[in-house]
Amino acid sequence: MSGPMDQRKAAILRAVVDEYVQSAEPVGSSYLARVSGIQVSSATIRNDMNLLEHEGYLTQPHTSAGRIPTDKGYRYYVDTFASEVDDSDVLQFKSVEEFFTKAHGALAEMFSDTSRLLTNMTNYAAVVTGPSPETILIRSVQLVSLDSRRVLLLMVDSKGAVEKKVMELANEISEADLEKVSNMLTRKLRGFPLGSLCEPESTGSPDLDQLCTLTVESLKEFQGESEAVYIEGASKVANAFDAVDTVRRVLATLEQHFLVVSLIRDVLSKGQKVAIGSELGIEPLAECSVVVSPYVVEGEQLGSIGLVGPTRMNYPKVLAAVNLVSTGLGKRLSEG
Amino acid sequence: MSGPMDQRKAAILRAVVDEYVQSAEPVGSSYLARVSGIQVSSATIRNDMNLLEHEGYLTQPHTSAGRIPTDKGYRYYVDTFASEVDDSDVLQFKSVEEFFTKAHGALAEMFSDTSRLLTNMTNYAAVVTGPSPETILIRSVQLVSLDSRRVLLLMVDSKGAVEKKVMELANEISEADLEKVSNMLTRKLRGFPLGSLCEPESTGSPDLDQLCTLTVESLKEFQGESEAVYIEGASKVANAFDAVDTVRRVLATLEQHFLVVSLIRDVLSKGQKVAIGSELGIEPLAECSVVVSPYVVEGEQLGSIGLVGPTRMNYPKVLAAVNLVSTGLGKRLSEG
DNA sequence: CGCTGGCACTCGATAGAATAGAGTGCTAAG
DNA sequence: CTTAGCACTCTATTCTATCGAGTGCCAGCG
Repeated sequence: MSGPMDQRKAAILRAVVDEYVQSAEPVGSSYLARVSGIQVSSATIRNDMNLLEHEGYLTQPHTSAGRIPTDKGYRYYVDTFASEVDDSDVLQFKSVEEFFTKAHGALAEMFSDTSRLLTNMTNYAAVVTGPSPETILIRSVQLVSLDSRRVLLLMVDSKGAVEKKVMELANEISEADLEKVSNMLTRKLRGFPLGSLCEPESTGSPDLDQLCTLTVESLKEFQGESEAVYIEGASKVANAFDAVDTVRRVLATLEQHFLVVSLIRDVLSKGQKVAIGSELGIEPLAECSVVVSPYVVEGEQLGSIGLVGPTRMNYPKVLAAVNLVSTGLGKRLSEG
Repeated sequence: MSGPMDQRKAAILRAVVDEYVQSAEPVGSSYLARVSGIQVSSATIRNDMNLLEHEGYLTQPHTSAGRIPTDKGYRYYVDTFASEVDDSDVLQFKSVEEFFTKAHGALAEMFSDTSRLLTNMTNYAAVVTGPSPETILIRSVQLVSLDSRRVLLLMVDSKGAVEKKVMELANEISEADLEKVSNMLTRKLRGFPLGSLCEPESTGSPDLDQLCTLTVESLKEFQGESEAVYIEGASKVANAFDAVDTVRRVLATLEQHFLVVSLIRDVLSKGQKVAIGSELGIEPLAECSVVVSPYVVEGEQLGSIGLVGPTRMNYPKVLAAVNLVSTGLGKRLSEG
């Protein structure tokens, strides 16, 4: 299938992608000969385009139309050209820095604001995933009495985020005992990740033991909840496609957060930053691409940010944006 | 403009709405004469339709097409007929009850699950707003030391919800002082709504005073954050319209949460449950209707639920669903 | 051997004309 | 007040013709 990719063919492929991304119209050979700066005749370009089509990089919507890139074509483009700098974003760099120096507030806000930043920068739908449960360490555990039978469990994690849950007790427990258990659990569990909590040893009192068990159970439940996803700019999907049906399918898929999360995880686990169309392996997203990047806090990959747009996407710009924002977010979170 | 609305004209208007809601096609007089059960000839229906058009209840997309309802037509329909029971939803009643007996977890989850329930029942986008700030009372205030200069503010409200915020301090403050301030503020502020917090009197120590002021400031900030909105089923908008442009406009508007919140508030403040098209006063939502209902907890209107769909909406069904879910949610929250 | 101009061919997109038929408004009669 | 009848309007559909962008291929040229 894949024949040799000489320099001119690569340049043509590149030009087709650039042009098609911008115009959404199939690109013809004579247009390229005029505009792209490739110094050969349209006939020569035609020949190469023909080869590129047979090699699977380009396709024709119908005979006697121009060419549009295939997923494979986009893939080659991304792998080959996207690393080259897109200096049109130098301007944005300032505003991103500014955003992160001004940003404050709870983690949740931070993430949703970041998501909004991304979607505004790129005009695609943005996804930010919170820290994955394995990386969250317990900092403190507190039990607050609400009324005789109900206790509020508060957990502060290593990032300063707070999780809470109301627990119903079988027996009444005194404030003093609550405090005792709070202190005990904080001492025992501080520094442990939510993922691997073991049962604390017995305290001697069955009532207190029961409370401890219940608390640890509840703490474990925080694991799921903390896997938060912040999706902003879903409406941008409606800009990207003109088939209302495609829009519906994509939006419905984005609403299934777990799908989006595992999608992003899959991409990252392959060491990729970009997944294109069919590579996503999700039928309703066949016309979409995803660009992701993890953010790193104190050397650890805490979570990730990403963009979902049409395969016909401005990859250099989007990659630049994602990289910029992920390092910004990482830095900002490292500061505390 | 509005001439007398005799019974037959009302029946015709009703039939037009019912038919158009279902088919999305303009409704003609002969079709109604055949199907609607109105026992007059098509010519008579035609005459009445003509009147209805001149009175502003119906309109024609073009001469020699059937009629479709105007916003005013929908309004009359809703005011006149929507109170009649829609027993097609008796079935759903069971599943709603079931939902609320099974539902548990934090408030936030409760709300977003409720939103999802609504969107699934109706196939329109659902909105659930959390308790409005005026109804939230402070139950307790706690300050937790994170490190020398940073303090975590935790507030538990009367519904057991917790808000948190990290505060940066100008000066170091001892754990003992933190505790003192925590206790003092809890004592002073317990039972007050977030909306109306006054400055506590001086403690004597400037450092502590500063901390108090900062804390009260931060508490006030919770007001905005607690006005949470849970919108689910945005993708359903893409089912409702076939102009991708309309979809885009509507989605973009839904993403501006504050707009949606104030929209719902406006509708409720007029004592309405339904707002139709132009009544919304929001240009991009000109083709949308909103159906809302407050939910009542212990005699108080805490927040509201609503649906956003096309004006061409199944009002009886949607009203039934909204009423059902809002009472269900109210009951569920009253239980604790 | 690779590039190019030339050319026949394909096929979607656009425009125009003709037709069908759904639906109307009006009128005159019951 | 209702209705049958009818002329009229206007969209949607179909068909045809035409246009032209773009292709593939070939023969010639450096």
